[in-house]
Amino acid sequence: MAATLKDVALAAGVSIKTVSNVINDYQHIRADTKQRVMEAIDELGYSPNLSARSLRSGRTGVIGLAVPELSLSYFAELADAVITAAERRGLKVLIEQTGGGDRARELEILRSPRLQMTDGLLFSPLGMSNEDAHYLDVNFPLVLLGERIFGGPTDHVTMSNVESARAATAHLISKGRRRIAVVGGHRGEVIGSAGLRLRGYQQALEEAGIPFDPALVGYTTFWHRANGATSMRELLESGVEFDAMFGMNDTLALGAMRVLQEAGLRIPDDVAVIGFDDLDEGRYSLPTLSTIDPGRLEIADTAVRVLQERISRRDGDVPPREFEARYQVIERESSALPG
Amino acid sequence: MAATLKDVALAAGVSIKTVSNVINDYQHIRADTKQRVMEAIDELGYSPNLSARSLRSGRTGVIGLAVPELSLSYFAELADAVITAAERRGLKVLIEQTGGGDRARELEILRSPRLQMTDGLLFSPLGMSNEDAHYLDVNFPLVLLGERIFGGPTDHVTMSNVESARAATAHLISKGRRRIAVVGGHRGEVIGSAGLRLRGYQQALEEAGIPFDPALVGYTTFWHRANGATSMRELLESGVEFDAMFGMNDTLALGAMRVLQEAGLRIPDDVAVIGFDDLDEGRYSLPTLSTIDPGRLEIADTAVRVLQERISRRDGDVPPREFEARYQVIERESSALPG
DNA sequence: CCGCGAGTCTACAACGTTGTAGGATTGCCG
DNA sequence: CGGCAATCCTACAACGTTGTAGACTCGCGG
Repeated sequence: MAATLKDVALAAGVSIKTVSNVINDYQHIRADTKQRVMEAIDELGYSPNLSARSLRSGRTGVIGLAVPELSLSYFAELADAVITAAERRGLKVLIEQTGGGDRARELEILRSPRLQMTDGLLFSPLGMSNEDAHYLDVNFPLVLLGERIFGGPTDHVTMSNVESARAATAHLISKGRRRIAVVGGHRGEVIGSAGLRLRGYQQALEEAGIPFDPALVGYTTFWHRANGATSMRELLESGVEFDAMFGMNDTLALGAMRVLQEAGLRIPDDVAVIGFDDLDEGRYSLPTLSTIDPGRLEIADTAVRVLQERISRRDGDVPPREFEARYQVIERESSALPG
Repeated sequence: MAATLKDVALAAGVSIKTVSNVINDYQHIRADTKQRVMEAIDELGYSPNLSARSLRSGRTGVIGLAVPELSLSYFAELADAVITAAERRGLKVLIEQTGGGDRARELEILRSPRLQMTDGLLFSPLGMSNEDAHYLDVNFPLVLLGERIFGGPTDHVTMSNVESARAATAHLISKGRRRIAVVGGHRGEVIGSAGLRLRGYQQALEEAGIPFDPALVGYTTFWHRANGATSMRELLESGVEFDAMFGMNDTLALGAMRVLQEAGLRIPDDVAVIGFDDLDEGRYSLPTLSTIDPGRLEIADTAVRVLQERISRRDGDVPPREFEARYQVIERESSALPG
C-alpha cells in the first residue's frame, strides 16, 4: 500500500539508507542524488512510517494530556492551550478523560499501559488528594497540573491560588465591600483549589481587618453552574447579609449570579461579584464577569516545556520543581463600582 | 529500561513467542506455563511496546480528531463525546486544532503526514466549502463531520440541520409568534450550518403561511457570543419589529439575549428565544435557553463506529454514506409561553 | 505397535526505520 | 604521482513485536 523507503530507494536507484539520509537532512549528499530522491519521494507520495521510526528512536512525538472532562470549560480551554503549545514544539497531544473527579480512574491512568504510545503525560487530577502523591512516582515522564497535590515526586505547574484569591477578595474590599460571601468551598479541604482559594480569601480579610464569618461560606461538591446556583440559594435562605461574592470559579459565579438576579438583587450595586478562571463566557454574561486570569497560557506553555525537558533528559535526577503562573485581576461590570 | 518480551521469556524460561501468546490469549497454553509467564510479567512490570506492535500490525489504535478549536464549546463537547465513544471501542484520540475556520490549515491537515500515527481521521472543517470536496479524497480512512460539505467522497455524519431548524422555528410559531428574527446568517451561503438552518427557518415560515422578511435576518461572520450581540444590536437599531428570535447556535443566542435584556426587553414575554446545540451553558443562563439538541452523542458514536469500520475493512469499495442524527426540541424558559 | 491429530511450544522472518562501520570516490597537498 | 582527508554512499544489524511453519509430546484408535 503505502510506499516505504525501499520503494523510494528502488525508484531513485540508491540505497535505503541514502533515502533515509535525505529525509533526515544529512549533510553529505550530492545535490543531484538528493534531487533524484526527492523526486522519487514526490512521485510515490512517500511519507515515513511513524511507528517504525518511533520503534527505532524510542520516541513517539506524542504526549498525553489527562483531564477530568472536556465539557468543563476550564479544561477545554486548558486543552486548547496545551495543544497549541505542544504544536509549537512539534508535539501532538493525545487526550484522555478521567471523568469528573474519579479518583480510581485517575490512579488507573497512572498505572496502566494504555498511553504507552506517548512519551510522557500531563496529568491534571481532580479526585486524588495529597495522600495519593506517591502514586505519581511512575517510571515515565510526568508533569502534574492543578492544585490537588503539592510536594509530590514530579514537576508541578500550578496557578497562584492563594495569592490570586487574596487579590480577588482584596479587589472587592477595595470597592468598599466588607461582607463578602464565598461560593464553592469544600468542607475540610486544605490543599486543593477550594482550600487554597479560601485561604487567600481569609488572608485578604485579615489584611483589611475584617473578621472572618463562616456563615458567609457556601459549600459545594462540584464546581458546576448548578452548584453555584444551589449554594447561592442556600446563602440567601440562611438570611446572612452580604454585599459582595467571590465565586471560586467563573462557572460557580455565573450560576450564583443567576440566582442573585432572580432574587431581585442588582449586580454590582447590591452585590459585587468576581469569579476565577477568565473563561470566555464571563466576557459576555450579563453583567460581564470580573475574574482572575490564572495564567492559563503560561501554565500550558510551561507544562509542555518542562515535560519535553524531562523526556529528552536521560538523567532523571533533577529534583522535582514547582512552577507558579502569574495571575491577573480582570475587572468587568460585575464589580465595577466607584471604588 | 523497560522490560521486553525477551526479558520476560528469559525469566520464565520459555520462548519469546510463548510470552507473546500468553499476552494475546492464545488458546493452547498449559496452565502452569501461563502462570509462570504471568508471574514473570508482573515481576518485571512488563508492558508491550505499542510502537513495535503497531509496526507489526499496521494499526495504532489511535484515531485523529481535527476540530477548529476546543475553546469553542460546541467542539469541546463534541470532543468529549468522541473520546468517550472511542474509549468504548478501545481507541484513543489524538486531537488536532485547525484554528477557527482556517481553510488553508484544514487543507494542510488533509495532505500532511503529521497524523500518520493514527489509523484514521474524524474531520470537522469550518473553513472549507463544497468546492473543496475533492480534497477529501485521501488515501487514509476519513469520516467527515459537520455541514460544510455534502456529497463528498467520504462517509459523512451530520445533524439534521434543515429539519431541526424548521422545528425550532415552528416551535416559536406554535407559541403564537409571527415576526421571528434570526441571528447568525452567512451572506450567500447555501450549504453550511448557516445556509441550511436558514432554509429550515424559511420552510417553517412557509408552512405557517408567514412571508419571509429579509430584514429579520441578522448576518455575522463568526458564531461567537460577541457576534450574536453585535448582530442583535444591529437588528434593534434597524427598527425592524420582532417578537421572537432564533439563534443559529446557543452561543449566538446567549450573546443576543444579553443585548435584548440590556435594551429592556423581556424574554420570553417580549421576545421568545430559541438557540441551537444544547450547550451546557443554556441550562443555567437567565432565562434558561430553549434549544435544539442536535444529537451530539449519536453523532460522535456513529462517527467513531463508521471510522472503525472503514479502518478494519480492507475493501474500501463501499460507497460513501451519509448519516443524520436525530434532533430534539428542548423547551426551556426563553420560549415558555402559553403556546 | 504404528499412525494420526490435538495440544504445546519454538525458531525464524518480517514490519520500516535509523545507527554503525566501513567501502568507494573525489580533491588537494606535498 | 602518492597519500590522506573529506565527501558520498552502502551493507548490516537492531528496535520489539507477531505470523508462519514446523518440532515435539501425548493419548487413542486401528
